[in-house]
Amino acid sequence: MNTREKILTTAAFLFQKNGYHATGLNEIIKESGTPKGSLYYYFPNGKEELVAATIKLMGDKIQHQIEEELAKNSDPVQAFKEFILDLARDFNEKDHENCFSISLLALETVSMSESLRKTCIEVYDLWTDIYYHKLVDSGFSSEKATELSSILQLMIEGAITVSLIRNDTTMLVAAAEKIPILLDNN
Amino acid sequence: MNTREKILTTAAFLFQKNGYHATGLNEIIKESGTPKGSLYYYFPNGKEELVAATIKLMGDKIQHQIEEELAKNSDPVQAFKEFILDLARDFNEKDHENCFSISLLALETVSMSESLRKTCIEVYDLWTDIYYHKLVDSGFSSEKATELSSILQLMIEGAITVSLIRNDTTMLVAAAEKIPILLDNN
DNA sequence: GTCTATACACAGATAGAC
DNA sequence: GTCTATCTGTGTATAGAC
Repeated sequence: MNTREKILTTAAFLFQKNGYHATGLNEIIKESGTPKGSLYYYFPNGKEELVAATIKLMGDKIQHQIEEELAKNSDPVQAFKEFILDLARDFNEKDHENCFSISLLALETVSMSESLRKTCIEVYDLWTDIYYHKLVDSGFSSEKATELSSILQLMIEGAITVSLIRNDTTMLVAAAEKIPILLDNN
Repeated sequence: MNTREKILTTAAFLFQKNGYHATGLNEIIKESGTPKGSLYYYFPNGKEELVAATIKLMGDKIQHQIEEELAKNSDPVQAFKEFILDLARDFNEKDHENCFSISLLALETVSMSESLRKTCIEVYDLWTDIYYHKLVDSGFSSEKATELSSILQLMIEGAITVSLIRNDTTMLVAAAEKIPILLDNN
């Protein structure tokens, strides 16, 4: 793992866990064992450039995990249900390292930087598109799939957030149980 | 409005909008027009004590607004639907001053302070309880009401978050449209 | 490309006059 | 109770040796 990657993965972990403003550059360089000079060599525009890169990194990583998970079941109801239950299983890992959420970063950027906000929206769109295509491939109309993929995004987002705050996966499981009635009534 | 109230309402606005770490005490005293000495006179334990007080304040304020909104319709489906559509209407006000969300603060506190996290959970429980009682009063079983009130909480939370990030109320409206199938299938 | 020392600004907190 | 001056720590960012 090269220096750039070390900085990026450490930053991703800390930003996702503690948020943008609570994470210091000094903390990132200490934790990753890289000198400050390297950070500014690879990210000349400092903290904002670094966080933008981490948001994209997390977005891509999570995108691939979603694709993998959804591909396991051809039935969309089963696929989404299993996907969310899998999020619940991952949740218990230490420090929620695999947590599928950039909510904290996204909410922080809303009132901070228009360009970072757009970066977050692009990531969300990436994920929602996967849901959309899974639904279309399963026979849903384009219109229905558009609506439902957004609702799925919103429910998953909400369930992860509530789980993080309560430190309890009950709501992820409860959300998974609601998938059938959400997708069947169409 | 006395000095304490001025500090508290200004802090509540800034904390909710920008988050805990992005809001400086200097910004709060400047915006509220109160001297720093007063802030530490009323909140001797500084920033953490102040944010705890604002979380409770926002929790109570929002609690009363939820109660009012839900009381307008006796039919629970209609009540919750109108409630969420009302959130969408309020959303467009400047700086989202009436936004029914402490998500940003709650997510920030998760990795920061156990006692603040608990304060946030108490606020969420306050809101979920209102949903619960509305459902029970409408004839839902205690068991169903427990499950559904949490799902409602999660959906409202998710819809507001997505709306904030996208700066667009589409998802609040979409969530409101899903209320009938969420509550009817029981 | 790598590394350290340092600059500069601002944060939260405090002391003490009034 | 109110107000301001100030302390101390930390944050981001930079300069410049190697």
